[in-house]
Amino acid sequence: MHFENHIPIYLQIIELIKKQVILGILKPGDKLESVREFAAEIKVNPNTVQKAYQEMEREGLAYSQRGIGRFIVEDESLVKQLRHDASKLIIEDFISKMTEIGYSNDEILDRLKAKLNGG
Amino acid sequence: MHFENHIPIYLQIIELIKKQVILGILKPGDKLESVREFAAEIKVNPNTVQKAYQEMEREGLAYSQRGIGRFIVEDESLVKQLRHDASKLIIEDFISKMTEIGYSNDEILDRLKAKLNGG
Amino acid sequence: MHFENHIPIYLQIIELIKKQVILGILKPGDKLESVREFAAEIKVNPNTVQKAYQEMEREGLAYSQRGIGRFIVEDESLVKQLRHDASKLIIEDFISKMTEIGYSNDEILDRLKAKLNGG
Amino acid sequence: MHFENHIPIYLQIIELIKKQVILGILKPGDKLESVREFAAEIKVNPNTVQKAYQEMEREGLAYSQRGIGRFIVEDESLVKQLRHDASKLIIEDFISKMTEIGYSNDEILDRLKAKLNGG
DNA sequence: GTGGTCTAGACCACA
DNA sequence: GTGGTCTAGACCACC
Repeated sequence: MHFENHIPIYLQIIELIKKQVILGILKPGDKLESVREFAAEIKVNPNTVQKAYQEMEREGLAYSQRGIGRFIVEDESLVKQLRHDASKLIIEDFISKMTEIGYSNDEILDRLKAKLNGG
Repeated sequence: MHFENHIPIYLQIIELIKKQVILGILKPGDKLESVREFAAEIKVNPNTVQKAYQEMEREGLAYSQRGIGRFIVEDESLVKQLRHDASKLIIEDFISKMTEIGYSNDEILDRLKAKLNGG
Repeated sequence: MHFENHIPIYLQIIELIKKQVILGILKPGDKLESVREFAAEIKVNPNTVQKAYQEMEREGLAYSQRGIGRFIVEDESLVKQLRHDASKLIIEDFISKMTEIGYSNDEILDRLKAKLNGG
Repeated sequence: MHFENHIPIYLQIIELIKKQVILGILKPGDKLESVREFAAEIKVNPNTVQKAYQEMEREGLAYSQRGIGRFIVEDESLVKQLRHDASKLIIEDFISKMTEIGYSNDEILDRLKAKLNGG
């Protein structure tokens, strides 16, 4: 796996897993790969995966059962929630950044349409 | 000046100045505030401003004249260039993030329109 | 290590490392000494080494991995490239300087031969 | 006039004048342009020209007569001397730099010949 | 342990 | 006055 240099790897791991939940690759209640397994697979230090998993627990996205493993929380509304939270942040961030460099709402929409229709 | 906590101050300074150029507050050829002046004004260490300025030089946005000061490069196309580069990055980032969490082009546009028309 | 007085130490560090890469003492992919280690070894401030290393990163000669270390880029053509770039600059600089003080191509060659053969 | 950024302007001025002497544009005994005239011509601060002239006096290359002006020293061997000194430094610098990056004497000669014959 | 950032303070050459 | 460099020392996040 390829990591962006300026963002902590453990955060990138969390984002990766969140996306998999949003896209249905991982479902509520599913077991996560073990720290060692996953670390080996994506070639990072196990401590880094450990930190990512712990952070996910802290956020209420996962929980651990001793001796058995870690699981995505069994909250069926989780997917919707994640998707909604993520998209809201992304959209707000987008608008504020464009506004800061002087784009009006109409220009933002125009630029986006142009980009979506053809590159 | 108020700084975001997790982004290096020198990067925030660069962004601030780029925005000022884009918005026409600073024009090509204009003299930048001296390192010491600017540092005092925004209450950071002069070295931090120095680092920001030097990074801007490396990016080709400014140049220094010893004993005289630092200047925005005298490239009249600079403003357009900066605005275009910035908006391109922002838009591409936006689309790729939305796509990664499963939004279609139409959904992206719909969500954006909704947000722009009233929140 | 001995430093020329009028050239910034951090630039001399960069030149030193480039030469080591060119001469094969450092190979692509090799780990650089840590900032602190190297600083202690050559008796300069760690910040000075840091600055040299960061400049090498900007030039695409090295990259850093947080918490792990810094490495020469894993580009096998790097050595050739560095050697070629360096020699090209040196030769062009030499010829232009000699030409500027009125030496013809033949005279340049004669003077060089004389110097190489003994004096 | 265009100045290299990393070399002090006053040194570049000295080099310029030395070259003019070597090339016979300025002859021993010739009057130098006044500080103000020259400064205006090459668009630098008069102080900078002043410093260049003073340094040339210190080196024994020029002398001043109060109220009259500054002159290149009337030493007929000066031209030869300057040319010889300059070329010696340039050649030694060239050889040592090429040797440091692993070029043998033969390779140095080959590269130079290649460059002089067409490249 | 590693690199990254920041502060404080100093000295220098240059204009 | 200006920018450029360097030191000393500190704190942080990351691995």
